[in-house]
Amino acid sequence: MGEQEWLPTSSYVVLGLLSFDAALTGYEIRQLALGTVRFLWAAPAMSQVYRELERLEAAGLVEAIDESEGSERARTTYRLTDPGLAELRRWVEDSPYEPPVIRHQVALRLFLGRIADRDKLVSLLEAHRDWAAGLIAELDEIDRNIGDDERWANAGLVARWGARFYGAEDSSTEAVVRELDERDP
Amino acid sequence: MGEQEWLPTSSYVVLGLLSFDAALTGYEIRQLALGTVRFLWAAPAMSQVYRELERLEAAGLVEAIDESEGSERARTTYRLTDPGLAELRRWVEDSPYEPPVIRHQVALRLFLGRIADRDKLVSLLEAHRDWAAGLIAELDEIDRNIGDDERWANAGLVARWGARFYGAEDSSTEAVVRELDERDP
DNA sequence: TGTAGCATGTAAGCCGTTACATGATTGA
DNA sequence: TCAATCATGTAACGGCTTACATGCTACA
Repeated sequence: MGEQEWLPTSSYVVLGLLSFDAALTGYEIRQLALGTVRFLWAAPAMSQVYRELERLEAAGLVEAIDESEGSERARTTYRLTDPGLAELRRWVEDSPYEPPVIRHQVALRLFLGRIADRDKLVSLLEAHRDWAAGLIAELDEIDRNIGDDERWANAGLVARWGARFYGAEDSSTEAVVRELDERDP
Repeated sequence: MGEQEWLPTSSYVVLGLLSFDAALTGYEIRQLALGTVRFLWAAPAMSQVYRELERLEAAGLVEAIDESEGSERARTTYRLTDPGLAELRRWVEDSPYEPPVIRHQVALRLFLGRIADRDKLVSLLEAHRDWAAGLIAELDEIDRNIGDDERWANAGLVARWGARFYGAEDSSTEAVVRELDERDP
């Protein structure tokens, strides 16, 4: 058993977004990422998307189609090739489990908060709750918009997962505020 | 109002860990990070810790003390200076709110899972539940070990926050498995 | 005697970001 | 006509990781 080689995850993000549509420009991939993958991974920067597309094309995993008809503006769409789809499936099915990575600035500041003013911590936590509430609203709307579209069934699954995830974030934050209140009212 | 300048967050991780003890070596800082900050941020690599310490020392935020007595093995401890403590407090209290960043490989694979074998997805989700259960056990033990130590009071707060956070992760994952089962039993 | 842990670094490299730069198209 | 959006890139840099390298110390 030789060692399996895997591309960086960002490559699979791009590959994966292309699996939802026949052909997309780099710009459209980015837009799609902002509406979906953003909630569970990072939406790659524009320049990153173009770099991934270059790499994927060189590897034969995507195919570029020049759609700049005549002398109009440049427009290139990309579509998954058969090897590209196979590689995507291989990653989804067989890549080794990686636990989620979180960078939780609020929790970190709270952890170090012994040296800080209590009220400042509380308003930080409140800002965080507002943010979580906003995200949950977005996710609920996404879930509603998906409806019964088969192609996006798993996106609905993930949207509901996300709503639960950020809902827990909200109630945990509230619980922390309560604990702080009890400690020094 | 000029623009505030902030160090990268990893600097505050190191600074913050030093706020818990009088003086620590780079190695000890890393050990402490693995036992605490790991759950809410990344534990920086050893080499990263040393680089931060260099930078912080150059900025006068920490002070190095050579403890290699005689010709023994090299050992340098670091302690927070007064400006270092002030800068840490400034960050905890006044740095702009940053939402948490998650890189959730499992959710991403699920999102793209339309093209994948259902059973492979389910065993991925089960691996994830095992991982979450393990983390929760660790956090509970940390919380018990802290007890009433004033200095670690906020660490307890964060340990309980983490247990709730990863508990939600566990039940959300379970809910997704149930949804998958209902979809195609 | 040997191995695990303590302790400190250097080098190389990828990933991903921000900033910069350019220009077409569409609609108000 | 002007602004927002579409569309594509380049350059530079910072951050962080892995791999490499070294050697002491304590303990079994």
